[in-house]
Amino acid sequence: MSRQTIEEYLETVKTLEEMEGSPVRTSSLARVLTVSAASVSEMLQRLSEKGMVRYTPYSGVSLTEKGLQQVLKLTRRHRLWEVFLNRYLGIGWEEVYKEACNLEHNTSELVAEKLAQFLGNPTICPHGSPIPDENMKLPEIPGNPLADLETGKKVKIVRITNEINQELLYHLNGLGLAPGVEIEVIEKAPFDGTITIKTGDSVRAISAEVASFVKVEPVI
Amino acid sequence: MSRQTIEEYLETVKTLEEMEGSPVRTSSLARVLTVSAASVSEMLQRLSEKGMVRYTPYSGVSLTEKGLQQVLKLTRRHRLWEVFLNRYLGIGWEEVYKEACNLEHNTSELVAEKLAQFLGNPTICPHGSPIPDENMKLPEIPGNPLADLETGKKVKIVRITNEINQELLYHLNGLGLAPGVEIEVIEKAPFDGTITIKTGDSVRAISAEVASFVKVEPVI
DNA sequence: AATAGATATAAGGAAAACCTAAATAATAAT
DNA sequence: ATTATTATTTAGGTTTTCCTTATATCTATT
Repeated sequence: MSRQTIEEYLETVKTLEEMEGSPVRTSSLARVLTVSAASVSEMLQRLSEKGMVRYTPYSGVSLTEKGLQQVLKLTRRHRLWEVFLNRYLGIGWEEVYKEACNLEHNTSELVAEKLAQFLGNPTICPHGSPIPDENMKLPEIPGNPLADLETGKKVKIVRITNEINQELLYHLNGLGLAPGVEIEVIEKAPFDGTITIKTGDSVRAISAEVASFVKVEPVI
Repeated sequence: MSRQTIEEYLETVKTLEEMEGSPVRTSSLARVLTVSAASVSEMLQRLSEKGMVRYTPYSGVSLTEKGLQQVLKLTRRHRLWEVFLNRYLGIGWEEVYKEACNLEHNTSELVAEKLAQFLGNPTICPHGSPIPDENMKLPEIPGNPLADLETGKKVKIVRITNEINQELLYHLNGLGLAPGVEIEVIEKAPFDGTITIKTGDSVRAISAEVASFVKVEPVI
């Protein structure tokens, strides 16, 4: 299996561990990677032989320390490129994900560390997600889900937690909702959880599902 | 065949067309790519079907317009990254080639053009080689081979024409010879063409072969 | 304990990229 | 002009990667 493919499987395992809990099911991986469950099953055995994952047939898979380190290394490269693409090349925060995906697999240790230095060792990417440091430690990023907020609160968006879903990012960006933007919660519908918010002088509504991906912090 | 591999074949065809003339022989490609002649022969047929090269069995291969455009696009990306790596990340001119190779195949149109803009649309890479513009036109770069020079001339190094050979670049860099450096030709040995040059206050000798890769321009 | 749904295994296929050995064409030498 | 040499192609095959379908097996739920 090619390096690129291994890396994509590992990254997807990590993402799903965070989203759906560990261990990750074969079917989840098959769905996200759009391959058959049989392919996933086969690949997991190979990744297990390489010591990248702990794989228990019929139960699920989780990253080993070795696999985690590998993913963190890739995450670091990915998010450093995102910072560069956004800050220096002016590519929108809602567009940098895909571009960074292309670059991350072909970035050497030397380039990664020089890039980090050039960027001033940033701790968050344009989506507000933490960037592992050179020792692969993830910095703590404060913030709570917008969906959990009480009405009347003034907050600042600090992170969009689903950077893979470009549709979602375009939707949010179209509403003027991006990391750094200050908003106020006007109303929370009791039944479906739809949230009405004010940003600047315009009032907008977003679904509970979308709101669950938006993390905010109180404004003092 | 993978995109990466196609691209490497095409780039090698272009390089050899420049170094050894067109059409390029199967054996030259086999030597440079370190694969068997049979593999090259097979691949050339496939590239020919794709319209990237003109291939005449037993005679040789040359790039079509389509193939040339493809190579120029890659060259542009490659050299833009070299400028970035050298100028902003501080990676030595003698080291950027390999790193840029990794990145060039995974760079989108968007990133390439934004990068060019960010860098101020540079016309030469850190080796002094021309960078195709957004219309894939190569700028004219002045300069003559150091080997052709008369003694006593003061010149400036403008280009090292063999950026692939890292040994060569390290050798030159170790001698203090790099693009931009001013030198004076002290002596040319009549028999083997060895050239003695002065750079700053140190005197160095280089072989005719090495000198053939160094292009210089008169200093007024 | 039966059954539905999830998962694994078996068997195999397509594509890319390469190889060796044999055949053939082109070129150089006599 | 014929022969010898070298370059190149063709034929036949291998390996690797990643995927598939069909079938068997497991797990959880009723």
